[in-house]
Parts: sequence; structure tokens; C-alpha cells
Amino acid sequence: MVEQPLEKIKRIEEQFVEKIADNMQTYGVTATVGRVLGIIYMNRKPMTLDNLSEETGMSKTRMSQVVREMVDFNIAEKVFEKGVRKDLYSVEQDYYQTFISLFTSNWRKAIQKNKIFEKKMAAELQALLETEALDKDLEQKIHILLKETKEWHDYYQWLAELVEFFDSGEIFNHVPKR
Amino acid sequence: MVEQPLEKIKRIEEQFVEKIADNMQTYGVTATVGRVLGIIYMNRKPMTLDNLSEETGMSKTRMSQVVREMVDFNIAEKVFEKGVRKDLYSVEQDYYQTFISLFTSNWRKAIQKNKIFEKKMAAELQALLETEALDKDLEQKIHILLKETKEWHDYYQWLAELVEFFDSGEIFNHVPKR
DNA sequence: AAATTTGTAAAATAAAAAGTTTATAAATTG
DNA sequence: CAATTTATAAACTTTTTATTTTACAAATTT
Repeated sequence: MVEQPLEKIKRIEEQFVEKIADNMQTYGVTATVGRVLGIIYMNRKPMTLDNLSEETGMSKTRMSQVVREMVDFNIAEKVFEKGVRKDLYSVEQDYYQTFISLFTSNWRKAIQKNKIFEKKMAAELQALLETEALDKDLEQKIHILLKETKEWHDYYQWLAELVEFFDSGEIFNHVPKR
Repeated sequence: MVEQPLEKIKRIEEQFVEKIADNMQTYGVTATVGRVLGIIYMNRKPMTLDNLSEETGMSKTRMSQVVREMVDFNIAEKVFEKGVRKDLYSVEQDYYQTFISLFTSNWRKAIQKNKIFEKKMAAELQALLETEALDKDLEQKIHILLKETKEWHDYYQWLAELVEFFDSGEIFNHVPKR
């Protein structure tokens, strides 16, 4: 029995979706997030949790979790359509913007956590330097760690600027869209 | 019992290492890779698998696996020291370079896989278009997917250029090191 | 207001990833 | 060249993460 063209097209679409899912690890999210992204993308129209559950063969609860994650990452949004009671979700259609959303979400999270850490370390080291009677060797060690903290801070500052460089679209002035 | 300064310094160093480990997920590698990176970094001198096993409390086999991964990612290298029989590993000391190495390794891998995929899809679609007797609607669908493949290709082309932009250091001309 | 639908916590289970143990080959030493 | 050390594959175990099931509250319909 020869495969019908329509079947074949469907299979090709599925392969696209699977490839997106497969790549998603690199973007910092799970394959399932990628799969759902791909499914809604290929569908060209917003979808409900039930639709997604149907398409993926996963539970509706899981779809709820995945979709929430996607909204957090700014790659999906809830849309309203009059007469439709269920929640509808659409996804970012632009590849470049999807890259940027995931890149910036991930790094912003990391940068945020580091700000807190940085401050704590600098304070602990400063306190240690001031309160105790230290021999030269120990004092030296503390100064090295303080310098390390400074370098760390500068690097995370750079990362923050890098995130801005992407988020603002400035990157496209230097690596132009194709 | 009051904590001795030396103990405290050691504890602070450990906190640095733990923070590196913690962040590493964002860089696309496991926490253990981050931990080992941090330990060698803080040590300022190359270390052996036995050293690392000792420091992490993990098996030597695991250290072997981790170190290999790090070498693959270009963030560690085997170094020779005369008179030392065991393998010695040193790590990249520059934060910026470490970022770039991990960023480029991860994306290059993804880009590579996509090149193969892309070609396959384009060929399948082209074949489908040529061999079968298709109605207008189906033909339309295929053309849409071919366009999709083209956009996909362009986007991955852009990613490849982005990787180059980082790897060449060009990025620092626009987001300067701090 | 009773019955149904919808979305999502919380707890339980399944699947995947990380890590260890055992075994072995290659290199080194006495 | 036998004995020891080193690194790592292969098989197994543990831990973590992903997913499902159960349960329930809020919204909607009848």
C-alpha cells in the first residue's frame, strides 16, 4: 500500500515538530516544551489544553504545566476568542524572537541569583578582614578572594549588558537577520 | 567554639564553587561539571582525577567522565608535567572565554544536527512535489512547508553567524569586557 | 442551585539522567 | 616479566526530573 500524499505531508510536519523538540535542550527548555511549541506553531492558530493533550498524547495536567512554563518564558500567550470558553494559547511565530526570549529569560534568571550571592560574599569577606586579628598570609588570601568577587561582578555585569544587547535587537545590526 | 579564619575562608571558597555549580545548568552543562570546573579554578593549579575524586567525594570513574566532557567543551585541557604520571587537568581561567566556549560548543552541535535535517526535508518535499499527481490544495501545502524549510535554513544560518560573532571575539567590540 | 466543565495543586508513578561498582586494557615500575 | 597503577568501558544502582492520577475549587451551564 502506497502512502497517500496527505499522510506524507502530515508525517513531514511531525518531523519538523520532533526536530524542534529535539533542539530545545540547547535553548534551555525540555523537549516537551519544544514539542508543544512546534505543534502550536504548525497549527498556525491558537490551541486549547485539550487540543494539545490530544496532539501530544499527554495528560491535560501536563499541558497546563508546559503552557505555563512557556508563558513564563515569553514564548506563548493566552489569547481570547469570543465564544470560546477554554483557554487558548498562541506561540511566538518568529524564530529569532523565540531565540531571544529564551536566551534572555534564562540568563536574566541566572544574573538575578548572582546579584544576591555577590553582595553576600563581598560582605562576608569585608567583615572577616575587619574583625579578626589576621596574619599576613591570611589577609593576602582574603584580598585574592575579594579581587575574585570583583571580577565575578564585572563578568555578570557584562552578561547583563549582553542580554540587553539581544533584547533590544541591537544584535541584528551586527549579525543581520537572513 | 568560634570559627577560625582559615576555616571560614575555605567555606567561602566552597560557596563560590557551589554557586558556579548551581549556575552551570544555564550554560548547558551539569552541576557536577560546574563543580569540577570551580574546584580546579580555585585550586589555581592542574589536578588529577584522584584529587578531584577526593575533593568532590565522587568516584574516580565519574571524574573521568566529567573531565572528558569538559575537554570536549573546550573548558579544560590535559596538561603534562614532567615526573607526574597521572593525567593532570587545568581549566580555562577566563570567565568570558568559558562563556564563549560553552555557548559555541552547544550551538555548533545543534547547528550541525540541523544541517542534515534540513537537507533531508527539502529533498523529501521536492520529491513529493514532482512525483505525485497532486490537487491544488495539497500542492499549496507543500509549498508552504518548503517556504518553512527555507526560513528554518536562514535562521540556522544566522545562528552559525552568531556563533562566529562570539568565537571571533567580535562581540567584545560591541559589548565590551568590564 | 444542581450538574458539568475547566484548570491546576498535590501525591504517586514512570522515565531519564547521574553516579557507582565491577571488570579490563594499557602503561609503568620494581 | 610479574606486580602495580591508571584510566575508562559496561553493567548496575541511585537520584532527579518528567508525567500521570487523583482531588478539588472556580466558573459556567442547565
